Order: sequence, then C-alpha cells, then structure tokens
Amino acid sequence: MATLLELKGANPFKVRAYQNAARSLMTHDDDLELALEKGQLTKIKGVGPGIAKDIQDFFHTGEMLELKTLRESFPSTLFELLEVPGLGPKKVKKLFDELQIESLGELEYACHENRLVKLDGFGSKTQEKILKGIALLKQRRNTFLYPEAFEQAHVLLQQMSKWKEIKQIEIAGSLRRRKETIHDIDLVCSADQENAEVVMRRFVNLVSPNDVISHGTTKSSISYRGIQVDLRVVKESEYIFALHHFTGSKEHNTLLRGLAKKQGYILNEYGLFKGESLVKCQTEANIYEQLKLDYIPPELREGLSEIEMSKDHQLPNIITLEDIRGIFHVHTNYSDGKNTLEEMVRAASERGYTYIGISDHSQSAFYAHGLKEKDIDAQFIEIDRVQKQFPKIRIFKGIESDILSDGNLDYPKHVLKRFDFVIGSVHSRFKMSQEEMTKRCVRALENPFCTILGHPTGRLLLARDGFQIDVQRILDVAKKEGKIVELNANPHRLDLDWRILYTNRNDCPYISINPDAHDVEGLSHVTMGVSMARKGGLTKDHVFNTKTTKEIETYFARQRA
DNA sequence: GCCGTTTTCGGCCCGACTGTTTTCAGTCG
Repeated sequence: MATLLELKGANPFKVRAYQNAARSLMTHDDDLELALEKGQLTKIKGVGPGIAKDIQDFFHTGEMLELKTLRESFPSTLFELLEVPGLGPKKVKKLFDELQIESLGELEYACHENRLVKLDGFGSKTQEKILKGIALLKQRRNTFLYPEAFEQAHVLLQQMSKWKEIKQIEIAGSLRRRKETIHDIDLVCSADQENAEVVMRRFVNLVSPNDVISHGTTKSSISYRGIQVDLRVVKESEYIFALHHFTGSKEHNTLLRGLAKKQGYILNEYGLFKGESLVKCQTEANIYEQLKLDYIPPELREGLSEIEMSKDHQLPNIITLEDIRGIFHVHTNYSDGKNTLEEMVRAASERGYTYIGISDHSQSAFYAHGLKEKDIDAQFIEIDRVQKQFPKIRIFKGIESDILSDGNLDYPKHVLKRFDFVIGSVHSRFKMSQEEMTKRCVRALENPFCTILGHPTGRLLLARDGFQIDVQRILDVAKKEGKIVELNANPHRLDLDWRILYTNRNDCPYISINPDAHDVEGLSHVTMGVSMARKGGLTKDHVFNTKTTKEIETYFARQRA
C-alpha cells in the first residue's frame, strides 16, 4: 500500500502511516487473528480505524479494495524501476505518466534514445546516472557476503587511519550491525574542521574519477573494487553522534529520532540537542541513557522492536563469543575436510574450546566421500587415540547424516546408536513441495537417533534460495522432541536466518551455533554465527554449545536412553 | 492515516548531495 500510494503521489504522511503499521504488524508477537476477532486491532501501535478495516477486509476476502484499485492503475513491472539508484517514486511516476515507461528494459531503451533529458526535473546527468544504475542492477554486483565486505573495509581502514588529518575512524553501517550481506561500506571519521575537505579529497583520490559517485565537503562516496564506500567526516566533538547515526539502521534512527523529539530533544548526526544546547555524551550508551533507554547493541538496531524493549528494560542479554564453550559440526579429511582429525582437535583446543563434535559426511554423500561403516570404525579408533593426546578437550563422536527423501537417516539403527550425536541434514532432492520437505524433516526430527537438525533451509546466500519448508513447524516439532536446531555459521549459509530466530526467540528449541568447518580456518566461522545469534536476540541460555562438557554429556546420554 | 503528559487538530525525523534550477525538489541513508 505504502509503495503504491507513494507512486500515486498521495499524502506522504499517509504513506508513512502504512509503513509504520506494516512494521508494527511484522514485529507483533501476539495472535493477530484473535485480535481481529475481538475487534482489538486498533490497540496495535500504528493501526487505526482505517488500517484495521483494511486488515479485516484482507482477512475475510483476501483483498483490500483500495489496494486492488491502486494495483490495477500501475503495471507490476513498474516497481523494478524503484530499484534503480537515483530513482524514487516521483521520478518513476513522471517516467510512467509522460513517457509510458513501465519496465527496466523500456527505461534503458529510452535512455539510449535520449528521451529523458527533455523531461522536467531530468537532465543529461540523470540519464547517465540511470544507465549506470541499470548496469549495476543487471550485474547484481552490489551485494556482498559479510566477510568480503569486511575485508575490503579493513584494508581501507588500515590505510586511512594512517592519514594525519584523521583523528578517529571506524566502520559503521550494516557492517557494524553485522548484517549477513552488505551493500556498501560506511566509514565515519573525525578531523579538524580545516582538514575535512583534505580528507574528502584524499578519499576520492583513492579511485579514478570515474569511480567517484559523489564528492562533497563532508560526505563522499566512491566505488572501491566494485563496492560502494561512503565516508562521512565530522568534528571530534560530534564523532560519537555521527558514529551512532551512520551505524543505523535507517529504521532504527527514524524511530529513535521520533522518540527523542517526543522528549523535547533533536537528534541528528551532530548531536543530541535540547533547544540550542548540546547534551554531553561520551559514548553511544550515554545517548540512549539520555533518552531513558537501555543501551542497544549495534546488532539489534534494525528498527524491529528493540526500542520498545529497551524502554521497558526488556532487552535480551544477548550472547557473546566468550559464552561459546565448544563446537559441533566439524569435518575432517575422513570425508570432505582439508585437515586431519588431530589438526582440527588441536586447533579447537588452542582456541580454548572444551569440547569438539566431529561430524563427517555419511555414506550416501558419495560426492563428499561419506563414511562407510568400516571408515567409522577407523575414525573411532583414531578419535580415542587423539583424545588421549588432548585430554583437556572432550571429543564427541558424531556424524552428519543425510536425511533421505523419505525422512530416514542413511545408516541403520545399530550404526546410528554408536555415535554420541547425529546431525541430520538435507543434501539432495531440494525441489520437493513445502509439504513434502517439511514432512521429511519432521520425520528426521522424530527419529530418536537424530540430535541436531543441520542447516534447516539449505540456503546459500547470494547463490541459492533455501528449499521450501515450514520453518515454524520445524521449530515447534524440534522443541516438542527436545531436539537441537543448528545455526550454521558458515558465512555462505547463516542458516537459520536471524530474522526467524528473532521472531521465535521467546519460544524456540535449543540452537547450536555450528562452524561447519572444513578446515582449521573454518573454526572461526563461529564468530559470524554468534553475530547472527545476537541479531536474533538470542541469549546464552538459548544456545546449546554454551553448556559445559558435563551438561552436554548428560544431555546426550538422556537422549540415547 | 495515525496519534496525544504541550494537542481530538495539527503535526508527523533529519540533513547532505545532486541536478536542475535561479531558490529548490528529489533522493538517499
């Protein structure tokens, strides 16, 4: 509704009202259907009589009259135009009304025909920028996995922190919030006022003029090895406010500024002001404190329900990397891992872990040299040997067993019962219907020998969507069966998605943050997994591998009894 | 369209940059 109304040129506050209501509904934890039946929809923040009526209509008829009318007044392909950088609703509407442009293809053609320059408010620069934007969209090169973006950001940070004009510099934006994928790198720095322009000049000179996206006196953007980097420079006294501002998210900031305003403050990237006077804040925590809020860590600043929770002192005490005591889901060269069992155990021990769960692939995973029964015998003997060598770290014997398409695990009972734990994972037949796939995984969860459900949706970030599966059902069954669900920490997977964890944080089964390491370096995936758990609002108590070795042993023993 | 410890009417987050304009609208974050 909001997008369509915006295109229509409706009252911008009406547009925002719909956006607010949508966000509010997305994070609404209670039963919507119940609220609807009781006629209590308007009790939800942002939902008034108008939108309550919309929701009712939608629930009963599957449609909303105004939405239907609006939708019919625009071709569905029009929305892709909004993806083009520099194009917003006003310009898209103009293109549609005056040039009858309905799709990206038509827009590109019109640019080549030089037809945009004649439009009011457009010019040759706009046309050029749009063409560039379309090319970028086509390449899909504007999204990166966290580690790729992080590495680039660090290279820049190293380099720029040596510039004598810069006093402080930090990574802000989605990188600081630890989003799983990153569109651009945001850097914030402080400098003496007379040096600001020098910093900007040095920054844009890092790349060729062609790769300078914008160049101002305090804010510039460049395209650095294919990724957009924004740099903002402020005075030293403004730095903490700027860092907060550019950490975002946009949604979080919007809500926070609204709250500040209600309390008689103005909040922007330069400070927190009461009238003309600046409120002194040394840290980000001080800013929240002034607004009568508990400190909200960057990972939680997504504009979901964190501000409300913080106001009520209900923020979860989210897990930290130090809470992790051990790790499961580790591969060795018995299947498709690179390092030996001993090397993996040594590395885990050196990282201070007190237990490690080895889980190579099972026999039907021939692509990964899955273990036959005799390989299991051999590995068990070796584990016992290595265990003697490293008495301080407990080695659990496990397996990552394929969940076959009928939901069975791919060893017979007498084999499965030999393991301390079994991770059941789907590695084949991804294209089942949601119903079939859900049934398949439920069956696995109900198998008494299955301990952990591995990478529950099978997604590969930026490469492959997860398979169709009713995640809610899976979580419910896992909880009921006392099973553990994996948060696969491989940066390509990060599966389950943190948003699912966030919505289910008050009622979910144990989550195990598993590196799915295929070599020694892969053990460090845990860091990323913890970041996702933090975004999901999980506490130490939610996470299985924060337990002590003793607790783990007891848990496994009870399961196998 | 929603909301209210300034308000049931009059507001609704804030500022930088760009490109098109001669004073500002649109977009972005």
